[in-house]
Amino acid sequence: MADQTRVPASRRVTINTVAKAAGVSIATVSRVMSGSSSVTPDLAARVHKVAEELSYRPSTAARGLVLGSLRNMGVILPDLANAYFFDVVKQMHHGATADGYRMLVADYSGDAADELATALDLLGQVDGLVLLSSRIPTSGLKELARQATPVLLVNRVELGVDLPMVAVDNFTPMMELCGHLAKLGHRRIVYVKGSDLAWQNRERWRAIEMAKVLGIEATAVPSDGTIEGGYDVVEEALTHEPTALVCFNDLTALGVISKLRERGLRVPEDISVTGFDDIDMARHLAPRLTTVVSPKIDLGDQAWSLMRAALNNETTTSPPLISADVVIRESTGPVPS
Amino acid sequence: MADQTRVPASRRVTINTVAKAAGVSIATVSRVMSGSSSVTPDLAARVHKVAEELSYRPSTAARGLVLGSLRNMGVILPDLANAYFFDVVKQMHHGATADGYRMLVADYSGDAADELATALDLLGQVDGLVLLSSRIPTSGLKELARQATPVLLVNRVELGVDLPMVAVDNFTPMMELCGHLAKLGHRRIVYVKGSDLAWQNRERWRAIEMAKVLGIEATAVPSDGTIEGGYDVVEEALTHEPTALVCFNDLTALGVISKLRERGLRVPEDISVTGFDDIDMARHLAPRLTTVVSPKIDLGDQAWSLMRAALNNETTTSPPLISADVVIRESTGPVPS
DNA sequence: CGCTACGCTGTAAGCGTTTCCACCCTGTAC
DNA sequence: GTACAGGGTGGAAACGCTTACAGCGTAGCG
Repeated sequence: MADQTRVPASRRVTINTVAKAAGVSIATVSRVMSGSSSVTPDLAARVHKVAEELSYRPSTAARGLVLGSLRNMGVILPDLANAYFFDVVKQMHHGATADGYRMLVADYSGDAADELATALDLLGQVDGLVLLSSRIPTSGLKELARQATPVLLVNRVELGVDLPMVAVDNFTPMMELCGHLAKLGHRRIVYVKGSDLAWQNRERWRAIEMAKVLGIEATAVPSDGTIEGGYDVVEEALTHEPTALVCFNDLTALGVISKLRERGLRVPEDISVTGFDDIDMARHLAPRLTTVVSPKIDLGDQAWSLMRAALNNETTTSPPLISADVVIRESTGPVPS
Repeated sequence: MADQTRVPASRRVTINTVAKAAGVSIATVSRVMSGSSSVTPDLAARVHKVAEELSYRPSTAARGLVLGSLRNMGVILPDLANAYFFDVVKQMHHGATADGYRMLVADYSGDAADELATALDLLGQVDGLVLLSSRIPTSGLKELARQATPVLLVNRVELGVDLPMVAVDNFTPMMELCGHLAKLGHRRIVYVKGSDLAWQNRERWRAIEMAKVLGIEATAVPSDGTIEGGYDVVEEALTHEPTALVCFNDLTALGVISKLRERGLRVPEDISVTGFDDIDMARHLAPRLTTVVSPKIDLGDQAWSLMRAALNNETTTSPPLISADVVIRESTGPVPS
């Protein structure tokens, strides 16, 4: 473990150092640095110059202490490698920046158990926390709800937890996707799952099960929402002899298609594959992916609106689910005769 | 802008609240919370219980103030959407976590001008800063070098700047890639560039220009290292009638191939395409990408070693470049006759 | 010319923690 | 029974900053 020594007092350039060097009081330096209050122009210039020379940088800790806020927003998500998350984060980032908030992103890929710990830890130094596709158990969520710091749930709906939340509708479009498949004649499909802890995975699976009314028989095989995860599960999936593979997300679909090709199976001539999310690459893959375009921009915007409201202690009515659309491209086709 | 009100003193649960509620001094509470010093077991238990009930959470700001450190590491990178960056960050994350550091990731995608500002801003609340593929001008780097906080440059080599740095060799493998292309008979290629501000782009281009000795004539067309960027520049690239398109990175290659397919051109039968980085998806695309496997694990490990050394004020000898290897897959082939 | 008023600067009081130091209390040894 | 040692606890200073408040000087007006 790295040595945790205090910064030697002699080294650190504080507001005092600057004040002394400039021959003014620390109050003046503070005023100059914040730029707000009235200070005689040439005095301000002198202070600025000295601060510059000393490369003075106000201590965020001290400033945060007295201000009661660091103007930081925390974002926690399962997997930064998934461009989908990143896109909604980026959109939130716009809003946050406009409102003067910095955004700190933490990812707990690999260990879902770390998520709550990470959240609690981060909670100490942020004004608000955004949980994307959180996998924290309900009890943990309740603990989070008790904290003074606002916590926003994105892409997870949890009844009975008093937290603002916003999510994309997963059920309806997945139902539509199944309808599309049914129309093409598919009757036996395999769902390549995401994490069981993820609300989105549960919703998508719920829709697929419901597709029984369309005459579709579905089996689920476990995976993890990554490219490799998709690649690795194909053998098992094929044992169920499906005519279509419905994947948890686009990344998984990519891995699945890769393995299928390796096995000499053509998509969609021999077997159909669908994704979910419509990340950038989806439309550029070969074959171009039939998937669900989950509105990242909208989601990001609404998420930030909710967060801002929470920061201002406004009560918000949880909005309805944001709707998503199926986009049919090349990876799905009629059942081979 | 969200209202910046101070947290009402009445609401915040501080160490004082706990001390009063437990009927002890704040010193005792502090000792109990940090768990280190000796406190009578049942007193400690009582304090813990009270703290729990009040859901007391020590102020990071206050703690950071007195400790002189928040044990935060800052990471700044150009584009989180690029899995390559993410992979090396993840690796560093392991090291950082093991050493008790939290990692805060900031991305300045879209506006390179923001990078220095972001860096300076972040500098205030971290114990160290890692710049990935930084595009900050040399002068900005020098400013960073003057700060007390250690700053590490990853994947950028800048002579004359007194900053620790570590990078993957871009020149040699790009040269090899050109050799591979030359052997296949390619003589006229187009380089689809990354940002001119990026050291890696300059290195790669330097290698390609040098490939003249192999009989390769190269032209460069501007792009931005994204999928869309690759897609959009294909028309222009084709005006130079190349037999191969060498792309700045895998993402760009994906976009390029997508557009090529749209134009009815087959890869590699009609035209060859190469990538760089070997991100996860590269080996799963159709066609599987010929690219350079840039050692993310090694890079991440070495980066953290250097950072730890810097945190401990150890002097380090900058290691040589980390070598990378060409991996030949399906996207390159002989020149069509 | 004197008084008022206003604008600029400095003093000092916190913000919530950690930790040094002093203190008290108990138990032990003489 | 008294003195001493030592562990456990509380008091208080310090970390660097912001800001209310006070104080000073100057300019304008009567």
